[in-house]
Amino acid sequence: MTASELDEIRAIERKWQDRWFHDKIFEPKSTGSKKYFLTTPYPYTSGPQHIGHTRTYNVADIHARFMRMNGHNVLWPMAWHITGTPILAISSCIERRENATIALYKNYIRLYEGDESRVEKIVNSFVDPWNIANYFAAKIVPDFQKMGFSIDWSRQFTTGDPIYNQFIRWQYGKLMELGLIVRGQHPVLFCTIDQNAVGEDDIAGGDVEKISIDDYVGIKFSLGDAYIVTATLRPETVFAATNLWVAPSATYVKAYVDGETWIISQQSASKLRYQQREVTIVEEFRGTDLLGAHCISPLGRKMTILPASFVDADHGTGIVMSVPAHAPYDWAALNDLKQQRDISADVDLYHLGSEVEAIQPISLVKIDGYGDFPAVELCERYGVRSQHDDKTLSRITNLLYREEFYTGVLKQTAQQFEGRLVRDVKQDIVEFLKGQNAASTIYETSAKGLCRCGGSVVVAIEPGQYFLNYGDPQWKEKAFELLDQLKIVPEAYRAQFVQTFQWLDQRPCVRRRGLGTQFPFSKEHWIIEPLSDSVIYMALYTVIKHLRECDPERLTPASFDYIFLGKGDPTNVSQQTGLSPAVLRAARDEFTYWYPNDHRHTAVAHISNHLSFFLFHHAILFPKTCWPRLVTLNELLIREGVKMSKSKGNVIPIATVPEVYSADLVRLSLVSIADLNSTVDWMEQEVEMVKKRLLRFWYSAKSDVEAGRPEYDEELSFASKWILAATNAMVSRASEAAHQFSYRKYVTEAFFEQLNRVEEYKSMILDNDERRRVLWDVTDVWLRVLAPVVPHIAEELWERMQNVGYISLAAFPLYDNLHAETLAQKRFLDGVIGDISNIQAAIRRETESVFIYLAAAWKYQLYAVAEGLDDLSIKKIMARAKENPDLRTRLKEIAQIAPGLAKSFAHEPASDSTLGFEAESETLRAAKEYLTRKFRKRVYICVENSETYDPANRARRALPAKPAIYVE
RNA sequence: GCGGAGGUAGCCAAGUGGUCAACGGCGGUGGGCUCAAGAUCCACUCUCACAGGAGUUCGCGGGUUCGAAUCCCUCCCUCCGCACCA
Repeated sequence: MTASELDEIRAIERKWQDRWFHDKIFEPKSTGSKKYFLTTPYPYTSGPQHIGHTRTYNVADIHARFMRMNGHNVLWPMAWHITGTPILAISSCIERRENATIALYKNYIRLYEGDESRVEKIVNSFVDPWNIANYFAAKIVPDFQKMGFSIDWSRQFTTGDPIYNQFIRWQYGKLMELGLIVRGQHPVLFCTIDQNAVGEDDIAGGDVEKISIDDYVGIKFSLGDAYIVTATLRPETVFAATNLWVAPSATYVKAYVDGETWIISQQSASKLRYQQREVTIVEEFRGTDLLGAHCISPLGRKMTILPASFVDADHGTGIVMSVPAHAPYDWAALNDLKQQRDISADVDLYHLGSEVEAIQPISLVKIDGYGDFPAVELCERYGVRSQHDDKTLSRITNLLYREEFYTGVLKQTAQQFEGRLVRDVKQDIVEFLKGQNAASTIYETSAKGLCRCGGSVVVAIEPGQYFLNYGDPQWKEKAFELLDQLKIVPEAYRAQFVQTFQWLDQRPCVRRRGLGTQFPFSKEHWIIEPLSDSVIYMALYTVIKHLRECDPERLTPASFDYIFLGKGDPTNVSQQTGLSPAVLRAARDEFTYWYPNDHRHTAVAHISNHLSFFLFHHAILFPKTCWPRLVTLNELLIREGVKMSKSKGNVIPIATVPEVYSADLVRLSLVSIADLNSTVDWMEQEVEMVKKRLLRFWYSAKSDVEAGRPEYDEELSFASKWILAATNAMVSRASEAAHQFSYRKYVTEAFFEQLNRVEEYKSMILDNDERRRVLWDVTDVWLRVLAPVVPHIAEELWERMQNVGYISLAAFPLYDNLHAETLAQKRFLDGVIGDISNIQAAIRRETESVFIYLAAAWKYQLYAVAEGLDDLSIKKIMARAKENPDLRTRLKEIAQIAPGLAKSFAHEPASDSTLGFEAESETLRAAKEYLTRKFRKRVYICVENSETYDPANRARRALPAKPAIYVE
């Protein structure tokens, strides 16, 4: 956008941002009756904020400003989230001099620093993760200021501050007392080099392809004195297994695993060590050495071990149970073998030929639309040629697995499990096999991954993991109670909360690594993880100013018990903690003033985690009076149809907004493009359109303001009465929209449509003094409605109108409902104008006069009569007409009008559609001059009667609210 | 599969029982302005009429109703969430 035309607006934005900041106008005092405590997520400080994040804050800011102008004492504070591993991961990438990361971060830093040597210096300082956290926390402040956000900056903290650590320890102490923290085993992703748990950010490409943990079932087949162990996600298929597959060229081992002898791949043996298993390798051999051996399945069936090249020794146990009827890979491999395909030179199969020939698929699962052997059908349908058709095979494997899991029913082959749904019976079969010591849980990653340090990512069992027990019935009950009284906008998202609340169960709450708060009940290194330390911090905002005066060491649980829960009294607590009673009392007072959190606004993506935890923790830790009142949500933002992401390089950092767009332009665009419950697609073309409108508004309003405010005492013309009435109605509709968080509607009403209306008014009005005076009054109201959305432009014009004080702090305009008649007159006039235009367009020839015929008096009488009827049948109308002396004589004409009348009154109440003869006549007379100018024709206003000039016999078409028209 | 959201003219998108042939925008066509382009303004943009009219439309198919884009049912399709990731 080459937008030098925006330069003036940009300068205005800087001016007002500086003034707001300098005068600290968004730092409320804790006094006054109508407090409004609004919170939004604290940003994670691993990089600059972009326009996607901004959507959420933008909605919050507009609402904060709206509430402020409506007399609320609004507090909207901000802090910084630094907990967790991402910042740590970036830091170690920079320490390792990884070029991609260094380049990315240099670009981030260049958003704020002009001097290349400084950029270099700063990026080098990032080897210390704290420098990353602090640098970006410091830069997001000016970023948000560049958007004009009305944030109270006096309450900042980070989640790594000693005060915060003490606060979180208090929280976890409470949870521990309540018995909501439990300990147990837990599988985690783990790096073999770092010897540590890894998160998404530690895995190379982890943000693109997510790696998860799968629970495989190891099924033991007897082979002499040992078990040959296959790993599968589908244990039920053991009933249809026909043989086993191994990778001939891979290395396998015989090993003692927890006291048993297992045959598994070498890689599997080393991975099992991470899963709390005792593994001692006895001997190593190649896959070929296993070929042709016969083992016994847990069901007592004898099976041959055969070669298959699709088998990956580094996945599961490196041994696969073959189920050709239901697993496409197995069928393809079996086929290859039968056709003597894909057999490497060192595999000698000639003596197995007859055994291979004899293997036939065994049917186990019945699904609709398939015969006995779905895998065979799918391989044929998709033209699978061999087990090397990896793409097709993995696709149809997924397809079939899903289908069989959710809808499949077991056949007789499954013996005692016959007739049951696969998804229901799966666990029972695992238990059944475990009962015979024929199965064992083995964890595996869903995909191969490398840690950024180069180590491979495996699954490890963490034996002493702490969990928050969201499954606790009492906790859940409380949480549901809170949810029941919580207001949610858009309300449609409530179901997702209910769903999340239902399935929330035990959740790990600490991790081995990361920045944050040390878990207080363990001497081991456990850090409370980011989603667990960010659920009640809203409370901290209210008291942070007082706590800063304290020695963090003294902020013991007893002090927080008093401040947040009112336990004890200041004197006592002061003696216990060494904090001054005055500070304690002040903190307690401020907390009770601001809490509860009246309104939390965030993105929909947070429902299933952060928001639910936020509600759970408030429900159990705080009394009902401190429970959150309202949660509002918005969907995400994409750009030109695609998701914004670092890797795609299509993010728009806020820092570039003042050069590329302008704050008010971005603010207006973000809300005008989509409602809260739909995705914003940031399209340059759309923004360009908004920009044009914004500039049109700016130039027009600026000149209206410059024109000044003349005294004007004359009777106002119809046009003026209308624009004042319409502006009043606009305020009412905008206000209603804001209360429903329909800010798209708000800007449609208050910006786009009002702009058109004002322009229309300018074309209607002639008298210069009247016009200037009315526009001045309209602008005064209009600016105050626009101020929440485009505050900078509004402030500037407000100042130019000689107002004292900030428009940001001015009162939202009042409105009334007294102008229905004027608005109805305008609708009537628009109808007439529409009709004239239609006719003129239809006849396509030059004309110089337009005749407008108001309906004859008796027609208005007829409408008045009809208005009184409940049942608008033609018959009824005719009957009434007969009773009326004035109408009785015109029954023939009435019979022609009646059907249309009945129809039109069925659409809307009669009183809305008819002004009456006097008002219509007055409206047309008042607008005559305007019509003349608009159509560049002579305009004659006539009444339907025998004397009037009516060469085309049009006048008889006239009806109330719809005059007849003739042009010539 | 479960839970949620949704399918509206060439595209994006508003509308959730009657003022709906359906707001708005983009794109397109014609015109004004201009030496010209850009910007801007006006008109048109489902089909047929060409004196304000008629017909057929809102994923498919049924139903309720005087009346359905809007309510109910069957089906088809798309997107989001389903956990330890902020």
